[in-house]
Amino acid sequence: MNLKELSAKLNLSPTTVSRALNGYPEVKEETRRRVLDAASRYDYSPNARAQGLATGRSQAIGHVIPLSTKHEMVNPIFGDFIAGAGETYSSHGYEMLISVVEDDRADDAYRSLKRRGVVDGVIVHGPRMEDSRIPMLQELGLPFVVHGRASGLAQDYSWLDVNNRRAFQRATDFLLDLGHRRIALLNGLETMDFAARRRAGFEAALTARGLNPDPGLEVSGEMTEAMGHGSALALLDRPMPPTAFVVSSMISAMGVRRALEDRGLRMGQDVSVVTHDDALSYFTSGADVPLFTSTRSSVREAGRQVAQMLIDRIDTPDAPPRQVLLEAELTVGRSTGPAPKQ
Amino acid sequence: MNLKELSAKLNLSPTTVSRALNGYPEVKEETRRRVLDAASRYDYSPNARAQGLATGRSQAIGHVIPLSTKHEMVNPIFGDFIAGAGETYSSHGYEMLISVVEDDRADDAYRSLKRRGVVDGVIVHGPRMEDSRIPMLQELGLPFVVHGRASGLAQDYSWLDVNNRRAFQRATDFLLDLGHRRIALLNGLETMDFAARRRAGFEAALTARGLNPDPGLEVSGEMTEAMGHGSALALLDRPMPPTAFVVSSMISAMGVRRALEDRGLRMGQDVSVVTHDDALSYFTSGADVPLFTSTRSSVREAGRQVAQMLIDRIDTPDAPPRQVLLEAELTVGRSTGPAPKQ
DNA sequence: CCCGTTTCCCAAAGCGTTTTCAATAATCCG
DNA sequence: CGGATTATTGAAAACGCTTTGGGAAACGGG
Repeated sequence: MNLKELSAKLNLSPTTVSRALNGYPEVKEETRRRVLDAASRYDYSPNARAQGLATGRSQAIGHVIPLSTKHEMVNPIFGDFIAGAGETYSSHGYEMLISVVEDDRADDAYRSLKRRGVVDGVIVHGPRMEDSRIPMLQELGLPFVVHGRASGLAQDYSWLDVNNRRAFQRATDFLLDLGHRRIALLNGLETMDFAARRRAGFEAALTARGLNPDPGLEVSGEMTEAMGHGSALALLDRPMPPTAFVVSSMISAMGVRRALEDRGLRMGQDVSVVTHDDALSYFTSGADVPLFTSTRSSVREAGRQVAQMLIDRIDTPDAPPRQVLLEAELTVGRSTGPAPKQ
Repeated sequence: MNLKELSAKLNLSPTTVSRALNGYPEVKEETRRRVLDAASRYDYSPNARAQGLATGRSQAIGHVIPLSTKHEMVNPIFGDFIAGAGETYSSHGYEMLISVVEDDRADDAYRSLKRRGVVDGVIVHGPRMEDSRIPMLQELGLPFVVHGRASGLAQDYSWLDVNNRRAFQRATDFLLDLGHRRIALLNGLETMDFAARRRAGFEAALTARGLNPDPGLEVSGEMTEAMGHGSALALLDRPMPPTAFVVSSMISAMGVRRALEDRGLRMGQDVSVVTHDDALSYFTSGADVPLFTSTRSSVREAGRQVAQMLIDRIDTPDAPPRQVLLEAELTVGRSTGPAPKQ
């Protein structure tokens, strides 16, 4: 069933039917009712491609995801973010389009989406410091919102980020208050902007207490379970091992925990661990005291909000860019305790 | 730059340019070269919507994902599956379209995708037993491939599944060989087809040795960390606690491990654990002996293959449906050992 | 009752491709 | 050399919608 057929059944012109369907005011209420009624009876929906061709819009939003495991997105937080964004999209009549590409082809992917008119806007994931995608998208004229943000860029653009710096500063402060002095940082890849900010927060907390950050206690890498395990083991085997860890992801924290077990150390007593927790729906452990003390921020909620920001941006392109900074909660679990006496 | 403009620059008709671009034989080699050359110089790509309208195809594949956490897809395996499928799509010129919907709206979502011509086919995730989506899609005439399969359906359709039954039978056999006799099963939601098959494999192994499956040792639910933890605690606190666990997901297995710790039991010595491992890229722990003994099967690879099957199906709709059954590997880790002496 | 407004509807022109049908130029074969 | 192919290109229709520019009927005020 297409528009022409439907309008034939109604003895109306396609024009009128289209207008009735799209809520234009110049059609009689009774006619509109008839049209709407027939549309649902004959199970008619406009063909999306034809509609898109006529309106110049695709009602779709793109997410470009680099293929490699290295990237922070093909990882647990992906599913939750997508779920959040998808909620917003579907309630606004947008489709979500995901483009998985070779790592070095991301720029081409954005260009291609724009050129072929496949999407009306994109969400930028995992921004790096001075991320070149931002000026590029601005030049392309493709509406976008960044999940996270990129330091060191002159331009003004829309983003939504967690206050990573403050979160890690608070986490570190918390450990310092418990008497810990040798605190290790297991950070994400520091080409990622969020990781750089986390480190800054970590070091700021130390410096504020007159402590010198020890580069030997700072590790950065992909946030896998193995990375947490390996790095923690190496650190624990040092002559002066850390008494506490600040860890950038739940998954790595599990690796740290395994390392502690390997060394016969009790988490929360011999060694404390604070981790960042993206509040993944399948990981939240119900009502009891959580295993890990963590800085917590819902990726799903971030997805919802970022999507909304982008839709607003597409609707009113001339509005100034918006920035949203979410604060993470610091939730106390069973993985932290006072520093052991020397 | 659109087709008309490009052809004007070349002093050719849009017809010829289109044909040159699409590799039709009736255009002179030299002309084709000129066209291709100009296209890349002026950075031209055909508008996807116009192309779609003209050809009647959208070059996109849909994935309908129910919103709720309950569903097995908004979970860690999602990201990996998507990455695998996305690889295949992008190398075949398809886009991936994800539709996140309220749980009870999934059927509408499929219908709508079809009606509006948004996608050329869909992948069905997380089939339940006698899943009604399968006959529905068949009736709709929307090409599809199921990741997993659905018992109890008469029709012939394409699917790719892991041999869940055999995997769990082998896992259970392995534990029986080690002398375990009280073995617990922590299964996924048994409305899910794969969970039913896993249970069947588990029970078959027991029965083959003349053991009666004890319903008190079989738990089914969402495969979260908390579920693993809670169920394991309850089982361990029974008068005759199990000496081994067969667990349906890595995440739940981590919960089991936490429960063992809570009770002061050593995993691999006091209690054995075998889990199913979807070989998620961020979880694989490098070269050392893995923590968990597991039945292992790569979700990413499944994604790649399912996508390919669907594309083939779209290209040749008249070919008979295909079924692929992948075998899981049984990989020995440090979570299993001989049953303790009574 | 007349004329300017509204109200309601329609024909037709796009949107940017592909594809059918036809035309011209080049080539072939006897 | 002439008719029949074959190679190469183009004009125009089609895909299914939205939107512009009218136009006719109904209305309202003087």
